[in-house]
Amino acid sequence: MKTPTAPPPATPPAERNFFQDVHEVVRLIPPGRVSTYGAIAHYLGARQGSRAVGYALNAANIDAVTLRREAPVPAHRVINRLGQLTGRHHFPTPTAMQERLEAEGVRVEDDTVVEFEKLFWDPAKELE
DNA sequence: AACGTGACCCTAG
DNA sequence: ACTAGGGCCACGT
Repeated sequence: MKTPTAPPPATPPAERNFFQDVHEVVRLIPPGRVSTYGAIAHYLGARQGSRAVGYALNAANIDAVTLRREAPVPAHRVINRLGQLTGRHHFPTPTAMQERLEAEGVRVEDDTVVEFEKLFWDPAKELE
């Protein structure tokens, strides 16, 4: 008995797919509203995982294009906490994000959502 | 397997 | 008030 016992609790407590969960929440964002990476991350229980949210959205966009999913993720409604369209460069065209937002009635000036705080859609408060 | 990168956010000095 | 640094999550090489 060299090793008396070594039961490694190799059991991931929560194996929920993070980026898929992100897609779910982002899809719930109604048109004309915007949310933030931090809010979504916080709602998912990982307020420090904001970066992963952006990564998930990037994957979502690629998925939507590659797999042509029926329910594409409206990534254009997700911005940073400052209301800036930080991810505009990752869209097909640099202005696609702004165009889509304006098409929904969201005014964008200088790559920043106007009255972003009023249009802010917090899943933790809307969905609760 | 380890390092580095990225559509971020928060805390400290 | 501003600047600097660290931290967490996931993925690619």
